[in-house]
Amino acid sequence: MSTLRAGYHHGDLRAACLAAALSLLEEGDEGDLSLRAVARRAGVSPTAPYRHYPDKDALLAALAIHGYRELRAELLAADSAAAEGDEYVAMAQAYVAYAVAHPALFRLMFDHACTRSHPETTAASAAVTEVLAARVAAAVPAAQRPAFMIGCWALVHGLGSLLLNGKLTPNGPDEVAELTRAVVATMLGSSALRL
Amino acid sequence: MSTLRAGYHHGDLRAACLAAALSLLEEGDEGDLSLRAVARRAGVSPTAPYRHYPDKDALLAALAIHGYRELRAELLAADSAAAEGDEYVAMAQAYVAYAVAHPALFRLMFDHACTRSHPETTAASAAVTEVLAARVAAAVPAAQRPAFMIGCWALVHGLGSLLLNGKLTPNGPDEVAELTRAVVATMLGSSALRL
DNA sequence: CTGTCGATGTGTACACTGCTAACATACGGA
DNA sequence: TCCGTATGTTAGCAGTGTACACATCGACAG
Repeated sequence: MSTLRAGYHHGDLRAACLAAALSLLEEGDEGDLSLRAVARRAGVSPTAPYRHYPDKDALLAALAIHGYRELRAELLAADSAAAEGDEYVAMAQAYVAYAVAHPALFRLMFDHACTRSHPETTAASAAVTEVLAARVAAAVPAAQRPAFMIGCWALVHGLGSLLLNGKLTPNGPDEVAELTRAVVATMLGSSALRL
Repeated sequence: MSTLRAGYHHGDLRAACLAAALSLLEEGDEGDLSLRAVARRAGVSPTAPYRHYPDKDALLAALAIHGYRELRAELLAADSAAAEGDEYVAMAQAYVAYAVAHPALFRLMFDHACTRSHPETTAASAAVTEVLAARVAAAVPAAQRPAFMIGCWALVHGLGSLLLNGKLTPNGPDEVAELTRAVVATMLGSSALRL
């Protein structure tokens, strides 16, 4: 959706770089993304991306923002599609599934220095947590909300991280979903939640 | 404890590399550890470490193993020093405190590819989780043990990760400990646990 | 004591990376 | 039509991981 013209000018190299970087990430080339590889994939000289991103971290930050938005959308979808009383498990499964489905991007979103203290990235990240917070606010007494909300986030995030790093090794997405359900159900057994 | 002789041979370059790498990590030079920097710090030529480690990942794996052992020791210490009934919170605080105190090493231990599918590293990592598992086994009905154990691990690990990545921003170690206590207490409010 | 050999450290070299600076081209408005 | 600016290219630097050939040391055989 970008290379309409084949001339000297690319058309929309900014977006093309993002797309190229994303496809490289999805191929999971284990080891970090190279700016030059992105340029190659976009069919452009090694330094062309610098016209659109001040440095590599800026490109990575843009990728992370894309990821945050995608994750947020999946959380919202899972929440609204869930059966009554099943929203927590559904959102947890969506969160963990996203991590497992996009390991490199997920790591980038949460582990890379470029996503810290970068206003736009922070905002996109905050938008994700607001989805969680809204769900929590609907069912938890106000006094326990902050701790409960952080706890839920930490729980699913930790689950995602451990899965990504091979500390837990279920077979396939179905087992991931079942594991997530079991863990969330156990941890939220009663605690502050009134289901 | 290594450079006893100043001659051509170093004495114990293997250990010196580890020490140099650790000190570089603790200085938190944001951005990844360079093998050449390790060699420089050890006062040795850029390729000398290759006599003791087949490649960079091997050095990193050795560092990770060191970290796993240290973390395990701190968990055990926290567990045995804790007041009756306070073991969960104490161990959680120790886990999170370790992450916050050694951010670069913690990330290396859990986020780097070199720690996946590497037998010795896996073993050291498993030794950490066994400490958690033992504590869980002491207070949770057998049926819920696996899910509960994974849930506790995910909770503290997620908390550590989120803190390291700037998603939560408490001020100083005391607030970290208090945050951890509040979150763990809330999430373990009752659930499967009989305290 | 001497010679030899393996272990350990050095030097050089290559392909790759992020990034800068100087240059080339093409698009869009005057 | 022409020119300025946005966009892309090329050359080149410093730094990286790593392979290879070489140098040096320590220990042991005779």
